[in-house]
Amino acid sequence: MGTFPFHRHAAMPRTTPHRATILQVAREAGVSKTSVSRYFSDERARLSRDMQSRIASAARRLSYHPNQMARGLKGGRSQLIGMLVADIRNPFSVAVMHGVEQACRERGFSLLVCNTDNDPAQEREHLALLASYRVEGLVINAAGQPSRELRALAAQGTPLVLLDRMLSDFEADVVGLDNTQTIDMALDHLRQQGYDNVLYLSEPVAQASSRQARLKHFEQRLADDPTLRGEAHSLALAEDNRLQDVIAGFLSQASGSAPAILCGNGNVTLAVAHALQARGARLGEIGLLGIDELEWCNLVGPGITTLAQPTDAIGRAAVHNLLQRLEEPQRQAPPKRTHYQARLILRGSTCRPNTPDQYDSVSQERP
Amino acid sequence: MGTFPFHRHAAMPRTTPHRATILQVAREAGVSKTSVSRYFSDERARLSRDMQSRIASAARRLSYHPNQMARGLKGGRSQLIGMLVADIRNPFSVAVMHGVEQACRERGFSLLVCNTDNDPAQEREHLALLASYRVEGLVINAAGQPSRELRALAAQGTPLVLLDRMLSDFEADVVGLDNTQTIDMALDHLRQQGYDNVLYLSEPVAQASSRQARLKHFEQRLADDPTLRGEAHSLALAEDNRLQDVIAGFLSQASGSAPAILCGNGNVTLAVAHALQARGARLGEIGLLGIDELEWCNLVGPGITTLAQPTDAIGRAAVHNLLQRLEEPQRQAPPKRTHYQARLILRGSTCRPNTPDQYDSVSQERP
DNA sequence: TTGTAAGCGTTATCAA
DNA sequence: TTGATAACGCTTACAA
Repeated sequence: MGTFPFHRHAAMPRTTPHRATILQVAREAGVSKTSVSRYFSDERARLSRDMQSRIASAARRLSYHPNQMARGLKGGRSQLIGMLVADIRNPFSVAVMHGVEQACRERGFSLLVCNTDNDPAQEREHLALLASYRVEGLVINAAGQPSRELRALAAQGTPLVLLDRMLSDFEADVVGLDNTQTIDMALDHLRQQGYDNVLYLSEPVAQASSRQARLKHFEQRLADDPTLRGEAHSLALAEDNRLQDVIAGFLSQASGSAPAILCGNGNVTLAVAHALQARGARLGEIGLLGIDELEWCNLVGPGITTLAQPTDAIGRAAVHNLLQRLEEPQRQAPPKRTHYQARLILRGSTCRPNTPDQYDSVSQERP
Repeated sequence: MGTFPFHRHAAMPRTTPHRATILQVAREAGVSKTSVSRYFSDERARLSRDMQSRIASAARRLSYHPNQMARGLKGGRSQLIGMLVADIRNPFSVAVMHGVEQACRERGFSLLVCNTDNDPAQEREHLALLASYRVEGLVINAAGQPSRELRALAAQGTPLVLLDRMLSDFEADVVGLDNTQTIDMALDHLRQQGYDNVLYLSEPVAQASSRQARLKHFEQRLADDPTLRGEAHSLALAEDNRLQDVIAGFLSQASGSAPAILCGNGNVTLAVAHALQARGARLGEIGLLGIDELEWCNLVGPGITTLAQPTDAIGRAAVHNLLQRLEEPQRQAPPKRTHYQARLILRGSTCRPNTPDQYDSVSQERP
């Protein structure tokens, strides 16, 4: 695929589905195109009763739907928001997407979703595509460096909102978690539960600013607090053995302490849960706290304590910011950071066995 | 929202992002619109070397992207496939969607995804929307009766593929699981493991043909095989107590037998896992087998045995069927049923404790 | 209140 | 191998 991947697919001869046009409706109703157009716009009120009903029934008879392509072409408004998702099979991404979609619909926009599977090439391809559909704004949850395509879009004035991660050397609104505070909540909770030796595990930090922020603040806390032991690792989850090794290494040095593992996101939590199960470890004895809530967290052992992100709010905020920029005459407002608080969901994995059973895994949970 | 929900959103005065048009590129390159158009179509080869490079660099300088809206308007080809998803937070739906999206991209189409949250009103609204974008085909995984909108789309000749469920009184291609065979696999496996008393649990059967088919075949098997005890229930999972009651009722009558629960889909598996945990039941002692594989299935107790659907293949097949119809001159080919086999993933939840431990929960698993 | 006509960015049909 | 021009279905001045 070349730089401009815009070849159409090899021509397919085919009969186009027959769809009524505004002209046909106009004829059927015995009125002008303009009136029909008005009927389907926000000027409907300016039509006479009679006209309205004639158009309505004609349109219904022909099951007419205004062609958004033509509308978008004429008015420059596609009514489309694009969303780039790094991994559509990640429950967190889907949950945010749900919020994005709802907000879009409420505001009269539709959502064009593209999944990049964390592949920069796909990301570029999709961005070109979204540009070609003239999306009016873009919600981006993507991997890697900002591509040429993304910069071009931004330069053209397409409003952009980044989810969860900033991009280096790239100005745009960002919506996500308050990473510093989240790490604080996590460590405060673990301390309070009696854990004094914490392993922080993250997916590769690379270009993902939120992962960087979490990792950095974790290390900061470690440095600031002499009574807290711990270490941090960032690793690719695909290398299964690596994770086992890291955990084994951590635990082997943990004698005499109360060890806990803090997972940087839902993927890590899943992988760590597998790893701990493979070791036959008992949750609680080894503390486990995951960032991101997952539907199965209270099914595993005594339940896994999590810090839930307000995914719906994040998605909605992204759209909100987008539309705000869209409405602004001057687009030059400085990039806006919207940060949300995580919510602690207490379960058994952060209850030390010898501690009085302060947190019952079921009753304390507020879903 | 009226019958024709096509009002545009209240006008927002705004500066449109500046995007280059074909005319600007033509001028910049000192050639005609037509040549530029050809460059970006499959006629590129017919342009001279010189012309090609001039257009390429002009386009790059202006970061030009052909306007799909205009293309779609002119040629009637939107290059868009629509997908209606009943519940986007359902991992099964997302997995299928992933396959759909990949197949679309490979064939040069983009995917417009609409989530209905199982709401018929939203379904109708989204269908109208998809129609207005002139999607060339529709992949539908939706609840309820075929709506007027859906019938209209079908009548206009838009190719449709139904996922997982047929719609009563509505002809269309269907892609999904071989429900009969899946139930057979499930029961054969449970029998073989020594379970002789099976509770089948399904979400409400209502309009979902696949749920009906599974339930019906389960009852058939029960009727055919006098050595097999069991019962079937279809219930809404939201009513949490109902599920507990059904399970309690089943187990209270199960003394002297080896009871197992068969879950009709992933949602049911999740709910049942919760319910069994709340009862303090031990998996395996009570057998548990779920249709649909979920990422957390081997984390719960001894692991939950599942029958995995080939989600990717299902998604791809849906697109394949769609495009096939699109290419056919005569669209009247009879509806096509594409059925896939489930794959059994053995884990501890279908290992009876007193049985020799034939299936080790980890090593038998092929992910 | 209604209608006429121009034009949005592209491709298709011709002609050169 | 190239280019001029007429659509595509719609909205939007501007007229009536």
